[in-house]
Amino acid sequence: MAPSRREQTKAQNRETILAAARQVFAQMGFATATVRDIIRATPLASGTFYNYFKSKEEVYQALRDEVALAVRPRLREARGNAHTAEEFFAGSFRVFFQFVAEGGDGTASSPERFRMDSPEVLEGFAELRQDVQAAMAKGLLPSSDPALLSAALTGVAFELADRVKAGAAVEETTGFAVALFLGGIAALPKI
Amino acid sequence: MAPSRREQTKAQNRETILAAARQVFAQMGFATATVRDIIRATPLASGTFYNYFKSKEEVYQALRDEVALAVRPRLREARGNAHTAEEFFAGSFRVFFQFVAEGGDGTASSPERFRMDSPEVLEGFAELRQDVQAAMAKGLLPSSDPALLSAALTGVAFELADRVKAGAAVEETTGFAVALFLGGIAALPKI
Amino acid sequence: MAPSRREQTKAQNRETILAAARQVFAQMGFATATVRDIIRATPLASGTFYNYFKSKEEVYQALRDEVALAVRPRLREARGNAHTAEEFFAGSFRVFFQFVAEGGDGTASSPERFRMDSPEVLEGFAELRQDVQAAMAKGLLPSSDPALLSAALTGVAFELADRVKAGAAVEETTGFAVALFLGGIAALPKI
Amino acid sequence: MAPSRREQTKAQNRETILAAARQVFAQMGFATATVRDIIRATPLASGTFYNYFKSKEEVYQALRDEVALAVRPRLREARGNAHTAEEFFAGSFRVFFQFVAEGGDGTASSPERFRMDSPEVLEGFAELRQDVQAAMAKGLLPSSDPALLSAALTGVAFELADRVKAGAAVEETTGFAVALFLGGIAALPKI
DNA sequence: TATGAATGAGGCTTCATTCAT
DNA sequence: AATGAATGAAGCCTCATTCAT
Repeated sequence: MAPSRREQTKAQNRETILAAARQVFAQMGFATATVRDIIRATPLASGTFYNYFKSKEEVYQALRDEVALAVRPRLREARGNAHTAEEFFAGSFRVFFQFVAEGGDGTASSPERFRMDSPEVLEGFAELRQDVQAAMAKGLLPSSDPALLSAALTGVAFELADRVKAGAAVEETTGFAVALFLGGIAALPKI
Repeated sequence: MAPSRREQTKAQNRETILAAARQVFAQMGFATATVRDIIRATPLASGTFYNYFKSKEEVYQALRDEVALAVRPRLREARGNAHTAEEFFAGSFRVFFQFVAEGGDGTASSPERFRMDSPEVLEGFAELRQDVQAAMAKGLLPSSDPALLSAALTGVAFELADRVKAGAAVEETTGFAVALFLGGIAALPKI
Repeated sequence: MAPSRREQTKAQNRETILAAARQVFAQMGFATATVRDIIRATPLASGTFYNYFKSKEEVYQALRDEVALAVRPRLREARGNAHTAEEFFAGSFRVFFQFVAEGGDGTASSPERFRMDSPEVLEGFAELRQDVQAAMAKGLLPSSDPALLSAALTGVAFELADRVKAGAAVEETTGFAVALFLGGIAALPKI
Repeated sequence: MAPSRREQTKAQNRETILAAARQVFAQMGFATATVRDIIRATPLASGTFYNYFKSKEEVYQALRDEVALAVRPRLREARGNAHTAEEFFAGSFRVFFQFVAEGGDGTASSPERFRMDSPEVLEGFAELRQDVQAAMAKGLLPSSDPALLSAALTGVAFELADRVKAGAAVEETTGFAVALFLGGIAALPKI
């Protein structure tokens, strides 16, 4: 049975609000943005917002869930399928850069990065670190401090992602990051 | 708590406010912190705040200026004095990690990173890129994309700085970062 | 909870809403209660409320009408049938206390008294005063200020009704009130 | 030292708000009245309200405190000084009726009675009952159910107070109430 | 008629900023 | 300058009521 007209409108409104929120958060940052800002970016009435979300936090959470759901599985898969160090790095960076190139993170022109302390993002970091450790255990990567290596990977990923958002080509940026880490890990202090 | 009002000269009030703001912003983040919070951490009255700063934004700006003024010259100097690639990287990372280890960035336990879009910080990035380009020109570093390399350096620096704030040793973290980049640049695509 | 929607006829919806309103007003008081609270205590939808009542005020009014309709005739009858002062007082108080003991006023555990300014309640007061005057004219009660006497009767009735709600026995409370007024009227200033 | 101009204004503002609240509560009742209503009855800005009171409840509390402080001690004194039943009743009713005649209860034309459940009012009831019990113990009043007698006194007092507000003379109303209770207590069931 | 989402006025409160002292 | 109360715009949210289905 097809969804009724009412249900469609309802689903559309949710999307309308999420889209507005994505835009507003990207432009003003989460802390600065207000629920009113989100509503104003919408043809809806103020009360309608609260039919869908209890608070600004809740929309934000929904957005983060969306992003996390969209990208984390793809990253895990790319790393899980890697048989060489090169595949390990290339898979991760390529997926991530493609994702932001498509605007999937919704932060197109944002002065803000993701909040690093949301459960979803933290979980993504933990996954990265686990995968790094597993790769070291398998001999895919030389043994070194996995916490520092994941941090470095993260830092480079986010920072180069900005270059990608600014127009850098995904493949070249990926190539750069992969080369940097392939060369780098050989030289890292062993443990 | 700031020293008693009695012993304050006018000039000291500015410092009192800045110190309070530094602490308050570090604890609550810029958007959440209120001018009242800052004043409350001060023996001064609310009106007095506006004798020294036009707005909350302005104190924040002043703090960022302070930080930038404190660290940027030291970074430039470290890089300027480098005669080898290792010195170039080591100098930069060590200075930066020491700075955050000392709490110089005022964000000790903050949920917030620096805003990356402030003129001072952007200027710091531009300096890094210039220095990278100069180092490439001098043959200190192999020629590759200086924008990407500076971005990668920045990303690693900020991300490892979090580890340092979390207690990682400055020297070891520096060693890790230096090894990573020394190894990495050799492998980077030439241009 | 009201009976399932299926078994409702249109005419029953009105009763369903009134019953829910009675309960909700008794629990939360008129001002605190919301239409949503009333609807929630019902299997109906919010819009349906407005098919039966124009506003929250209107349900309240309907409830007061109901109460007035339920108790006022019984009070009039009790007083009309009185052949002695004792019957006059006893009839009135007993009926009233029985009524509240049965929860007929719908304010079982309410922090609120009736609003004394509703037309129905005011009309009830007027009736009392007429009956008092008639009783004085008939020689059933000694002549004194009928306005003050009705006010005193009203005050005692409402206040002792609270004791009844709190568990006092109807007969004993009635006995107390009757004795008080029987003794009292003999001593009242004549007019 | 005389209060500074600033302090005077401050004290005046508090009074302004209290006066407005008194008026607004009297006109609309506590539950219906909003903080905005109070502010609108004032030349002050909305924020100013919150410099003086944390909430509507708090102003209301302040008003009740005022009333309770004004009348309860006078009532206790009147009853405490009584050497006869007549003095006991006369003192109480006269003080109370004078108080409302002067508008001291701030409810001039209110559709609302005092909230009977505020700590101050409840305490006032408890005092009445204690005094009634003490008077019975001293033989000033015949022994009967003190709870019912205090309730009856309360009911008559409030109800006749309405007549006083409506213009009835204090002395005559007092006379009426005193006669009613003097006559009544003689007839009450003994315990 | 019943439904329940949409509406938007309006409630409460905070806070950056001004201004009289 | 320093003070701190006053200001009022603006934030968040609730709720009576309407209206498309």
